[in-house]
Amino acid sequence: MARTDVRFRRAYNRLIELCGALAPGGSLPSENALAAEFGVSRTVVRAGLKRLVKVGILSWDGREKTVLRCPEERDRLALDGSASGDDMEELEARFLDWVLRFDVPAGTPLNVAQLSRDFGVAPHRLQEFLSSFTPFGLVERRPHGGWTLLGFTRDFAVELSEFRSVLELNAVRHVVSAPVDHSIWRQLGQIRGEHLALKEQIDAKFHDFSKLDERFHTALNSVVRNRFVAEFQKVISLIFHYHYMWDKTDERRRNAAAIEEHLALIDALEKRDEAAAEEAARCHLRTSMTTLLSSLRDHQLG
Amino acid sequence: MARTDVRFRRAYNRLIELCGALAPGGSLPSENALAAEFGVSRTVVRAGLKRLVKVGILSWDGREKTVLRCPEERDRLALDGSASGDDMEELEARFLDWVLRFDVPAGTPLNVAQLSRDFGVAPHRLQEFLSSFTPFGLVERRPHGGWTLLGFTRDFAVELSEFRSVLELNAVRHVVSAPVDHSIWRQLGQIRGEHLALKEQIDAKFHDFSKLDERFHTALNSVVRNRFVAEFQKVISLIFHYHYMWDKTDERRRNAAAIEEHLALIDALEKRDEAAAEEAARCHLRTSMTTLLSSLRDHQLG
DNA sequence: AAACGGAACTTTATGATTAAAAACAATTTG
DNA sequence: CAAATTGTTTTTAATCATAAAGTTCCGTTT
Repeated sequence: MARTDVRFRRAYNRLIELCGALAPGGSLPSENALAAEFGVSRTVVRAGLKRLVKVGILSWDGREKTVLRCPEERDRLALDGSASGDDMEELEARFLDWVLRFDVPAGTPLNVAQLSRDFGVAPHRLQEFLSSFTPFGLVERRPHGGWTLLGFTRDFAVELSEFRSVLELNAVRHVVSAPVDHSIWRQLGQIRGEHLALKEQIDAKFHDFSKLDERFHTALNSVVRNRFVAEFQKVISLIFHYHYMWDKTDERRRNAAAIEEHLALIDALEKRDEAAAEEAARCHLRTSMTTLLSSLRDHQLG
Repeated sequence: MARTDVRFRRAYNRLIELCGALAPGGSLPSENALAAEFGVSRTVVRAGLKRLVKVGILSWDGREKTVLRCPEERDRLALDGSASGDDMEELEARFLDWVLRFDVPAGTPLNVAQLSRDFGVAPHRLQEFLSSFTPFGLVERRPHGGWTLLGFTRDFAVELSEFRSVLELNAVRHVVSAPVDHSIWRQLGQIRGEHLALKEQIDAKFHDFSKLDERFHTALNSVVRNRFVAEFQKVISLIFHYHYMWDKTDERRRNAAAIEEHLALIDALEKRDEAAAEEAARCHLRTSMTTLLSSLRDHQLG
């Protein structure tokens, strides 16, 4: 019925901390200073101070703000766990989890009211969230209201992989022609080292590959300084990341193979051999797509 | 305080028309048939029928729907002219117009309430609209609510052009290896003809080039069947299209040059000469970017 | 089997409500 | 007395509730 007071609560808790840091008898800085430090308006700060007075932590008269006692843990205001973080990200994670696991078949009509109940989010929040996904083709607005989940279909996976290939091959070409003092070379050196280390202990640590993979591809793409590339890179790594998390079949072998492919690509890049690098990249991307597709098939059959 | 009844009004007016077309005594088709024809749900049809009965145009009992009298013009319901079309597209156009003309400097904080007043749209609609633009990097959500217009800066133009090049060169490679019976070859033949025709009358009709240009690039990109490519293609052509509309400096010469570049590219494609096609495409894309940048500079200076 | 009647549920635009920001005025302090 | 700080009022905007419009589903009728 009105906006939430999380800002107030956060600010108040920071005030509590500040009072705790000061010995009783200490003085708080000016309202303006506090407001600036917390990144809120003076109104919020004043509301917080008022409350501190009310619970007897502070004596406040004009610009005299004296700490009376040390605040205790129970003086803090609870930020209800649900609204704790910026819950948009958590929502995104849960939604993707729901969609990408294929628990929902493609073409399912989504109903905002239902979902908003399931996810515990206000309907309009979900609406906005869905429309932010529209450009990636995961959902679609229906002519007469409502949404359809287009879903993570085979076609989607293929097209995503193809698009990824286009971007990544472009990145590879950029890397090959990067100057010797570009930071990418240092990064690649380090990443190569980590690949070799992981390869040594592949049986024990093959789970660590997913993160390394993401770092490797992010590094490559970072050479192409382009906001559109970066934007898509985010989506792509999100989706591939999710699949790595579930598809455990044959994981050790797959990761071992991918390490070799990465190393081959790094070698070719460091030799500035464009043809070889492109070939290595193509090879790796092909493998990646195959893996993605097979995990998709397994999941759909299961 | 509820959704508007424009749907009902439209449907009702169509019912009126239908009654007018029938002589008094005639019968209307079934509710389902009407609903299907109007593209609305049966509920709306029934509400409309109910009203027809109320004003004495129709007698309605079960499936007997008999026209009693000819409806007159004043029986029609008025649709406020403003909400006539699906205004989402118009909103998009107006927003882009506002942004791309640089009437607003980059980094301007956008406030939804203000904009929704300016554009005459409900706030939540605008919110949704803005979030649909987020992936294209024109606007950005600020951490504590609100939006920032990142704006159509020089960097944006450069990165957009680069991204366009990546996609378009990829498309060119696809076209070169398209089978002879692919529809692209017929399209290219036709487009070549139109280029030649336009070239003949360049002095009189150089304005027509913009549309032809868009068709040409759309045709090329359509060979790459990929939803992500298609999505970006839409944005790209939107933005380039807008700039074509304003930047009238030297338009005739620019368009004449672009026609030559297009023809060169088409020739190379039809010869299946990948190297030549790529070179021609690169050349054209370079020109395109230069044009975009110079129009941007002119605009910012002026 | 096709069409109707009605109820249950969704979507969606607006309003109410309140948090937060901003603007303004008064006061203190160095 | 100028700058900074505080006190007060006004404005803005985020959120939920609400109510109307519209859709869908299911049983009934023809």
